[in-house]
Amino acid sequence: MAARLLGTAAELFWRNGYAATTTRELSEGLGVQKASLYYHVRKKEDLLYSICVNALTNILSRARDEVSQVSLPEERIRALIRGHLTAMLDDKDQHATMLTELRSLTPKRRREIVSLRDQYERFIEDVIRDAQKAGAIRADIPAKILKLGLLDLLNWAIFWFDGNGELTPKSLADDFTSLYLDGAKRQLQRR
Amino acid sequence: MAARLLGTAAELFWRNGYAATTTRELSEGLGVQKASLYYHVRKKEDLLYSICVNALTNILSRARDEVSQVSLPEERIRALIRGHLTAMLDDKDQHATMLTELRSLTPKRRREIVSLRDQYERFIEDVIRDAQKAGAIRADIPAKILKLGLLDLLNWAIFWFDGNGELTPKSLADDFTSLYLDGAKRQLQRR
DNA sequence: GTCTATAAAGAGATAGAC
DNA sequence: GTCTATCTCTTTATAGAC
Repeated sequence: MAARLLGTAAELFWRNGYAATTTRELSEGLGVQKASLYYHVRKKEDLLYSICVNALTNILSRARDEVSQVSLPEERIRALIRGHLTAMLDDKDQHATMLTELRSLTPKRRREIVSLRDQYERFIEDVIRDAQKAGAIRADIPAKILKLGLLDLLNWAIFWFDGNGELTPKSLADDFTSLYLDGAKRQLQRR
Repeated sequence: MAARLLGTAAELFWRNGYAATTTRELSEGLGVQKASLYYHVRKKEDLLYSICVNALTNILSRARDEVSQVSLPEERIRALIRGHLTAMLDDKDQHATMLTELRSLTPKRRREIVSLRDQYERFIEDVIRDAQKAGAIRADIPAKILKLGLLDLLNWAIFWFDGNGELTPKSLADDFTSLYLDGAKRQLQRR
């Protein structure tokens, strides 16, 4: 399916919501007639499904790739945050749509996407658990909560991050890495 | 407007999305006829608007209330996290709807709600900035980023927190407070 | 305050020509 | 691969009785 079609769909789905986006708006955005869409796609929902698959396979491979290049447990978490944030913010529309519109998929497809998402979350939790075992990450909070807290911190940024501002995905990754690992409290000697 | 009407609307809006929720489903959920809704409300969007006002005034007063009861800067941040999470998770449907469906409001009303939200965010940023000035919170990351990071951490929990699980809003608040203030890294001596 | 009935508009999707 | 034309269904909202 044409990348432009998915890109335009994601843009509209993210701006106006999947259900509120009409095939008319979509075709206008693409500069074609409504009916032409149905040569590429059988149903409007196919677009949402493809966007979700795209976003998740993309972020998973990007995170895996970054993490695999370093071996120290703490460095692997830094790489994970960098990979997640840059993948997500470089393609905001598709990731935001995936993150917020899952409920609009048919049950079968929703289960499929949730299972992809679970796979990604297991990967993150494993990286954190390994770091706990190595003594680099605190063990008094369960790995599951540490993973959820990390994803909370990173994912919600999609709601306010403005690609045109001064803040870049990389500088945000630096700040959030430091915040996540060291905390917000003032420390006498920062490691 | 009847609280039951808003509660049912929020439940459906959060489960299926505002645009995807029909007045038919809403009336079925309430056990009345579709037309009866329009005695209480002029447009479907009125429901969304009321839900957003409710949620924001509620969380702002709850957070203000908690924070005002303590004076140590660090304690005020702990109170803020507790107040935010308990207010949000005790009324998940309305808060989740407010957090995710702003774009479905008319421009005028959206601006109004965003301004309410800005008011709340300024309050949080002030609490953090005061703590920075008092030397309790690190100053090498701008208060604005510390605020955004905190809201990211707390708000996204609405997507996965399950009120029927073993985790309570209070225990989650404890874990997230510790994570936010002290960080995920293992520390030799925890303060 | 709720009902039955219906208006009026907009939605997703298809048929068939080019 | 895109077009014009159209079908069919669902949507929000209103009129007016009780």
